[in-house]
Amino acid sequence: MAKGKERAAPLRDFEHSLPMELLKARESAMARFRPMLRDHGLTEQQWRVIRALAALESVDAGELARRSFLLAPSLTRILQHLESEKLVTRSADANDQRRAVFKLTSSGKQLFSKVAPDSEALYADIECEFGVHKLESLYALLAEFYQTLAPAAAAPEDRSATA
Amino acid sequence: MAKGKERAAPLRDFEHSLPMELLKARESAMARFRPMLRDHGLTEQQWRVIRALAALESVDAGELARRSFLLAPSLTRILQHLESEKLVTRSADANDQRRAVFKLTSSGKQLFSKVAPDSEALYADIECEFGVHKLESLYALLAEFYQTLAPAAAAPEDRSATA
DNA sequence: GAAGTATACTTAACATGTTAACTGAATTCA
DNA sequence: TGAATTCAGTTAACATGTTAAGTATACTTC
Repeated sequence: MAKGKERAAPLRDFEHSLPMELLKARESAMARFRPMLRDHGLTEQQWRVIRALAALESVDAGELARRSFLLAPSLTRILQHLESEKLVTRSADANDQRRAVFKLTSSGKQLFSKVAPDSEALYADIECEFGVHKLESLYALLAEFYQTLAPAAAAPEDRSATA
Repeated sequence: MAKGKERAAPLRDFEHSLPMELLKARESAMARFRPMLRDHGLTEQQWRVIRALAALESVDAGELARRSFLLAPSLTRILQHLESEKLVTRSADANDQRRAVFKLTSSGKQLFSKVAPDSEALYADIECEFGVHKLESLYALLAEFYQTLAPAAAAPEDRSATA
């Protein structure tokens, strides 16, 4: 709008890469969630873990990593932190001593139920400002995008139809 | 497609937040670029800086931060690293001693011209697999999204019409 | 049933993200 | 002009991202 003259199909003028556009979009959303989470003493990633735990009542680390989309080393550190805060408990899987099983403590559940409504409110704002319809289109395109790119170079997990 | 039964408008079942969907999309793309960049001895962020420098021939840190979408502390560290690798030179702005001005060295330019084609090739793959049309839709939606959300809680820079 | 392999994390090391405090140079204004 | 303020970058401290190596348990196979 400012410059008027945009090339017909720039798609990428070597400084607006797709990863960076995705990052900008993500950042514009996170700029709203971060202060709220910070008020609750949480980082974005810690909240992702708590949210996953709240939905499952007992999960091993691998499942947690998948659901919260965190790499194992990050998850290890985050769980250590959440344990030290008494928000999460760790126990060993009876059938497989390699697996660690995690649960939300009552403080953890309490924290979740305090943060969740704030999170919902911010989502509602976004839906309202951007429009539910466009938001759905965006969700759909994003899912299609990463499902398209996944087969060629995906995460080593969740590929079961490869053998 | 796999499960068949998807709710009509989930939009977010409390474990598929928009930031995470954006992250997944971004990650699916970066999973392709990262190995290539790694082969050239670069991280994604270092490449963003070099790309911005290659387009401008002489930039101060603030402009670099905006163009590469990096926070100042990250940029500081990255520039220190690139200087130590002799890929970038630093000099002081004559008119404003606060500003640092950066340029690509000849090695830096050389590296850029080696990486750029590899980057282009991967983009071409993505365009081909996902489809140019969908990719354009995605770009457009993303831009619309972050432009919509920006006014309410934007970066303190590049807002000039606020006064 | 012991060696070999795979699995589920954990550690380590380095790079970046995020926020806050800090330094020095320009600007404003009384 | 000199104190107060703003601005550009840097430093600091802690959390996470990324890759590689390590550890212990489970599984496989001969």
